[in-house]
Amino acid sequence: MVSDQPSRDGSNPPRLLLLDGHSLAYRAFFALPVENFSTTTGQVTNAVYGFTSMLINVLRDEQPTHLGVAFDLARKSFRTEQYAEYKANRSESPADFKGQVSLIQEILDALKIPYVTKENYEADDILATLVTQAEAEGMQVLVCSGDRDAFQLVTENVTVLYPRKGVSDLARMTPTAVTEKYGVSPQRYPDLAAIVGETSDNLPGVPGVGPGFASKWIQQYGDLDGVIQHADEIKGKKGEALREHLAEVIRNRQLNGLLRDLPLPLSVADLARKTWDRDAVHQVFDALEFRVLRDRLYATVETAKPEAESGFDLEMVRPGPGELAGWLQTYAEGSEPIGVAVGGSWARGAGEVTAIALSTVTGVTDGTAGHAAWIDPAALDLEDEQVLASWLADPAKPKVLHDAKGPLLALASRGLKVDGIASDTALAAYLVRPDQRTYDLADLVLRQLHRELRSEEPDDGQLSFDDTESDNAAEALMLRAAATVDLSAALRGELEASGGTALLADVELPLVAVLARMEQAGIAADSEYLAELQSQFAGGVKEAAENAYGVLGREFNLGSPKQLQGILFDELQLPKTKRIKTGYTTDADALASLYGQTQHPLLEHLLRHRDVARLKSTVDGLIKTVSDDGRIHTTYNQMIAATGRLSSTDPNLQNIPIRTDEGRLIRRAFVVGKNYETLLTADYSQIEMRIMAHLSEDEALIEAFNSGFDFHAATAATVFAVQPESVNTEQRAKIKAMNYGLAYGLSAYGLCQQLSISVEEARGLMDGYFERFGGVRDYLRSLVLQAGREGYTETVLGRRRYLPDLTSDNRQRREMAERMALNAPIQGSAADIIKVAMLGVDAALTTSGLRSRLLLQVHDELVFEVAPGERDAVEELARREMGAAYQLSVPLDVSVGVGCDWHEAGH
DNA sequence: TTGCCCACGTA
DNA sequence: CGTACGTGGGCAAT
Repeated sequence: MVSDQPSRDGSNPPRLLLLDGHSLAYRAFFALPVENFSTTTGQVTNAVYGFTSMLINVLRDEQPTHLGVAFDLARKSFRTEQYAEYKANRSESPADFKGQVSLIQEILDALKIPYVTKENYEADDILATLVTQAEAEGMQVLVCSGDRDAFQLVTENVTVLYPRKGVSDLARMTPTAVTEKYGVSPQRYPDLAAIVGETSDNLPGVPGVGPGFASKWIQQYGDLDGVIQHADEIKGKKGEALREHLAEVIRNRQLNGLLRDLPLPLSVADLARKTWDRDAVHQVFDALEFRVLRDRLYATVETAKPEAESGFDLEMVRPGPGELAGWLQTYAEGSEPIGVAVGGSWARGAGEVTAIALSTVTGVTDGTAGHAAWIDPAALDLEDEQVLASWLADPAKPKVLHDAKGPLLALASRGLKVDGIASDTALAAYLVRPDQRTYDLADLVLRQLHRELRSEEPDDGQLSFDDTESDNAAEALMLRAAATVDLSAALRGELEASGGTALLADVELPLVAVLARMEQAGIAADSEYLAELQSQFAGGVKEAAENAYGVLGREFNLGSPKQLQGILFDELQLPKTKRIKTGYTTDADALASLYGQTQHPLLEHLLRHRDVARLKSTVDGLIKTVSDDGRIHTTYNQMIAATGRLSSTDPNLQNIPIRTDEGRLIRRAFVVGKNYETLLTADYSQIEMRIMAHLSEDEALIEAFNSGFDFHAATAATVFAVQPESVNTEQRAKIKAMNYGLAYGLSAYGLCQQLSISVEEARGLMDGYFERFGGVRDYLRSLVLQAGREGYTETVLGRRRYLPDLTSDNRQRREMAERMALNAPIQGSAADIIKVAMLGVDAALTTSGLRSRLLLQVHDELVFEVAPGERDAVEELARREMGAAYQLSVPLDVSVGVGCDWHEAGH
């Protein structure tokens, strides 16, 4: 029973740690914001998180040999029977808190930590009983509780850990600490509490008497009995109050004394620490999505050796010269996919490879061992290199990689091409759960396979490398290969169940290679021009700053919203703007509105400074990312946006300014490269509204697209019941805002804000719109309803987004989820369509033997670099492939522009 | 050094 | 009190 407890000797007495589960969970619940702690299924976990975090910290710091948790069973106890008002002031615990206690108990079960409850008694009484037993047995005891009543348990051998604030700051209440803080010994603490009262327990004390006087009296007369006997001697108002409230004081003392002799179903010996159930720990931490916490748990309190079963059963080899072909023949010739892991680095469209590991599937199906090989591509002889290259490039040899784009770039640096990628486990995981933050392999393996991906010291000498370090690295890489192929098998079913199999095979997977080539290509930058822009904007920043300082009469940090708030709202007493967490907003809208109200000259300079500083920072960023080849190679992330869009980083080329003339100048820095003739941009016009027309089947909207008129004017004409030619600019602007807002779940309030009109007018506008486009209203309504029913939304290609918050009790969260449900199918379908178009365009460029290439994607726009003489062919091809990417009930209009830089090529 | 908040650019 | 992103500066905690 106690065999697992750490060894100890006489000088090191056993240490018992006891926790008050309810009080700690409750503290955590209020210390951690609910909105930051909930799972994708909508379960709130802040109290569970806080409790577990405290538990881990205490385990780490105190290394107890024995461990237990006590919980209250219900609100009623023998104390409520004695005094009905006891704790009666406590409001019903919040809905989000309920249920978290049982989750904590699940964690405790997994960790094999016993917990105790007892009908009619409080957790404190259980703790007091266990403390009494443990002390009698000569143990050192720690009690972690958020309830001050526990202080009465403190002795030389018993310390209370009391959370001061948050979940990481615990006060160590020793006899000295209690005496210092309250002026009485721990045994006398309940006497003091009885006089002072305890608001949280609804036990009023003597009015006007605080801990200071109470402790003075107790010191003077020894204890509470002494105080009561000498109550007559105490002078003044406070003495009078004491005499008047003696009955309450006596009652308080009866209630706050903890019981130390409850019969309990277990004894201290049963609290000896046990080895936890690793599988159960993984399961419960996975379900709660506690990734970091799990790492902390293992990092800080892992004592038992990892179990052999937790790893991978893998026979690992490093084929010598001439042996690679044989290994491949034996293990990698069939139709079973091989896991491929690549060691090396990659970024900005390039990379290098230091190692390649291949692995068969391990015992997922039949419990047999897997086989893995490790290859140093730089050390291969010519023949092995050939063997490897042709195996990698063979479309008939199925491979599985995890996040293949980087590895593809790395392998390309050695001239290695990869074909036959049957799956990418990161992409598969993304399609299954598109709103995860990361798709780390180790994390997915833990979640899906309940195995740990980490390299252990080789203990059986299967490998004989020169040094341990490279041994470990090689082994780790082979484990990754094995884990990848095992994981893909595990994800296959989930993907199929969520309808993503075709989306992966037909869209996301083939897109990886296209994106890799786009990153490789990059886009040429005019560095000299960028430098000119930089100094031009720098001058603008300086000027605006000096003007601002001139108005104010001193310098300050224009980039600090905090300082700006002080100046605008305190110093200059300008009208308050919209509230934000840290005070009042100073964003551009607010500054412009303030300027409209006050004409204060400082505001002009602030706005100008913001504008030009932003432009400068964009240019600064671009200059930093120009590669040696004079081109900017962005990185596309295929697994970030929950809607299915791509994102672009380092640098982000999807947010280069276009709205203002000055901003548009930056686009002139993106130029056609050497040996190419021109840039060509092709973009979908109003693709989201076309998708809306298609999905809603609203005839009026479909007609607006088929009318041949400008779309916004055509819809405005319908709403205002005029001829399209006679729609005025104001009408068009209003309907344009409406059209754009629709797919975002726009409210009347939002519309009025944007158009600077009254809420009533905005409401009227929306009503008028939906009257004419009833199909749109019905469609949007049905979207939310269906998403609520099914739990997810779906795009035209079946890409799902799960929205558990649609059923949240929290209005703000629920309404947010509703807007996401409106937007996800629209934005996501547009993403689907342009991805298909990219594949079509890429294939067409290849098959027609053109040298022109795809460089950039900006959500509804593609940027090409056109080789000499191919301009017309590329335009024709882009129009054709983009237009045919998906059959909507309205045409997919594509507009094309050509020019030597991105600005000119725009239209 | 890290992580959060604000502000702001795009579709 | 309109969706989806990425970046950079300030600032407080570390």
